[in-house]
Amino acid sequence: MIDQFIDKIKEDETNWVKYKDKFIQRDIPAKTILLAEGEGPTYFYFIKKGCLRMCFDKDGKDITYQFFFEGQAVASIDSLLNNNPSMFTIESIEPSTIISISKVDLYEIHKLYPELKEGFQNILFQRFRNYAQLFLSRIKDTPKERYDDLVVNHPEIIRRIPQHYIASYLGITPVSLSRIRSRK
Amino acid sequence: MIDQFIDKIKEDETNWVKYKDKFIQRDIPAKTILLAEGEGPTYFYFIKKGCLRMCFDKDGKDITYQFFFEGQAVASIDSLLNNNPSMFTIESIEPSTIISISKVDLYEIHKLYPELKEGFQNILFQRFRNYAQLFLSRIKDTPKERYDDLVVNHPEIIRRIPQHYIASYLGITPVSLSRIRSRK
DNA sequence: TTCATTTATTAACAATTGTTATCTTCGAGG
DNA sequence: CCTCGAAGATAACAATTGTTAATAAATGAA
Repeated sequence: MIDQFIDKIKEDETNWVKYKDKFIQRDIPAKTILLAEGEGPTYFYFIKKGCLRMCFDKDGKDITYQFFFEGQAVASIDSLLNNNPSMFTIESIEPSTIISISKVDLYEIHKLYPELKEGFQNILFQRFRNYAQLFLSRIKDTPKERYDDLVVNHPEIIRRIPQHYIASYLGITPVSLSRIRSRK
Repeated sequence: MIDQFIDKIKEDETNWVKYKDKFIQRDIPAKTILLAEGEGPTYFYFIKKGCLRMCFDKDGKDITYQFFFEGQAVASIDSLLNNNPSMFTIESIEPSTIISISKVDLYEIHKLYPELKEGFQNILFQRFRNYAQLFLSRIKDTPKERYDDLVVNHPEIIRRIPQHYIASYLGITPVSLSRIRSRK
């Protein structure tokens, strides 16, 4: 997605010269906080390599809301749309390569390329649809069923994400997840 | 929303003559199924009076996914967007007055009035945002907290909806909800 | 009104999860 | 290579929820 984005801009040499520096690529170690709860949001992130998680603090407990992997775009959507401080923290899990672009710059590019904006809104829409799916899963499935679903449909999460993050993502404690796994 | 819709069409006498019969208003008793799981979806529903619920069957158990009241538009969104059979049943809870319009007719009107289509897509977007909110609530709140939230922020649900529907909406059994209430 | 059905409460027991704590293992960094 | 901290497993007990069943209350229809 980000490549398609950049390719589009490269088509016009003038625009490319103007905007290429707006895309900041950097390598970060694991456990690096890109956006802290209560901040910004000022940036969009695209994951070149590695993975991130979105999380928040609930009564002193760290709760993971979502995972992101290579090729995905990450932003605190709700705060972005409403210009609120972010409800979430965005943090790296593995050492990762991240491309960031500021909200302002992204919007400028959207003005130049309305077709990119459309694709972008589509990402938002898909994201919300995904939330609806997850919501449904919370309603109809038990923690065990949700874990089994991850094993089948999202093995990369099982393989790459520390278990205590997965536990809070599933809505249970690490102890409970460990028990579910041993019960097989 | 539906009134605004109809008013718009009334502005043009020709269109009004053509489309007024497409809006079918009818009174239905409680527990009337408008759309059954696995069907359609062919229609959009607008609630003039009364309330509906969206539900589905999970291993023989009836689970309520969402409630709708006067003024709201109701449709099985996901099956609509993908032309799949509906995952949900739509059923009246109170005796209600419903205006329905077929998907085909609605899309025709959207072609005539793009501005109405935009408002319509906004409804979809808001709906998905609402799901994201509910998803978050499932992650961070206990059943008791979710119930207390309903009491404060959606008293109409507490007042008008039978308790066992609320229970499955909260993700618990009627017995458990009864206990939560008595624990106060 | 009366009767039948639905809805809500309560109880008893099983199953699951949360909480706290201990122990082991593994890996990163010195 | 070693040390220290993080991550996962396990245990013991408390709290919550699910399940089943019996009962009471409320609702609707004849």
